[in-house]
Amino acid sequence: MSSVLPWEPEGEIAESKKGPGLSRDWPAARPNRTIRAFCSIDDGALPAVVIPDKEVRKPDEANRVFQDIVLNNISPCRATFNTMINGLCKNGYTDNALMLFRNLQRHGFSPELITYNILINGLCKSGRWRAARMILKELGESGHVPNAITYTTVMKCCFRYRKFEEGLDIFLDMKTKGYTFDAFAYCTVIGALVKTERIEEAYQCSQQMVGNGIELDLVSYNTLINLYCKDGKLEDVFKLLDEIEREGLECDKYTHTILIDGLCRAGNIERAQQHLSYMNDMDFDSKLVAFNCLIDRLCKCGYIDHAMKLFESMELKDSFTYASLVHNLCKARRFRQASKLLISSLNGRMKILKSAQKAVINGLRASGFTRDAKKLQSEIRWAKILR
DNA sequence: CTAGGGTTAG
Repeated sequence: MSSVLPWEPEGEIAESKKGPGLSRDWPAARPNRTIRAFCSIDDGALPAVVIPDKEVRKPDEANRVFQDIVLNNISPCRATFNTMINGLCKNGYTDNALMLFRNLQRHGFSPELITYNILINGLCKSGRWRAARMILKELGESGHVPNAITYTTVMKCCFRYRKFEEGLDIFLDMKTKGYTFDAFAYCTVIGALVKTERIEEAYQCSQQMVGNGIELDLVSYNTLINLYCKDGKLEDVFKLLDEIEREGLECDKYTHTILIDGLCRAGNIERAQQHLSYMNDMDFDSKLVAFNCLIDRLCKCGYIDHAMKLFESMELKDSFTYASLVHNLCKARRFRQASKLLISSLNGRMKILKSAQKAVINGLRASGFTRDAKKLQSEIRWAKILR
């Protein structure tokens, strides 16, 4: 098997990137203009994609503190840089994270493996596949040896961008090179196998995980429960739930959602609904995915009106909610209703799948609603401009 | 709390 990793040692490590004096850690003395320029970046220069959260996510404030550190000529340790880069990534400021990374490099900061891992993960999660690849390549040229975290991160990136075979190759590569597997790596792979409906392989993988004596945490249990659910083995699911209880672990929103989806898929909508109301003491945000599962399943079982009622009762909706309904309304040839929903989702600034847009427009046209089709198209165009 | 894993639409 040929190697799939772009960081494989290929001859010598590139010399071109190592200028004189660049091996020392930054900052040596006083930060120069470039660093100041970055640090004096004002709020207007930051992208307006702050992810709201109940946690204390305040990247602007972090940036101010960081400015203070640099401008007052306090030498921050490397962990501070990594923390900053990580914080920027986690809050949607990937571009700024990359800029900071470059600026620091320019000042002789030689990134650690952890810095690369942070950036690759951040870039990947924000949809910057090419940039992620670039950093990965640089990691390969840096002489650092990637660790299990790097591998898991890159695998996850591959799966995220539907490069399943590439991801699985990395998994095999990890084995060949003798990396120790932990629950992170196994769960990443099992999750991808389940998603691609390779249930047999997913079972093999989970047997390996259990056989290797890895202690299962809640995420591992959730992964396994999801596997059994997708395979329709609900009795095994309940066994696992008992086991979770015996271990003294507590189910979280993932567990409940996976279970609700499983019940739905098994055709037990009533029980799914019961379980959803059992989640009543959780906030709506935690129940959203479960609601979406139920809506989709209701539609697929032919209860579209019931699904619409549920939809109207929801205090929070996302693009999944809309996509499910729009697609299923199209399948039922209720194109005008689908169109109405699509427009309201555009007004709510939802991202709508191209496939859903097409389905509605084509459906309207095919059933003679040419004007409605045109109107919808112009709405979509406007939404794109206004976004 | 310096890095990686688990849920839904097509």
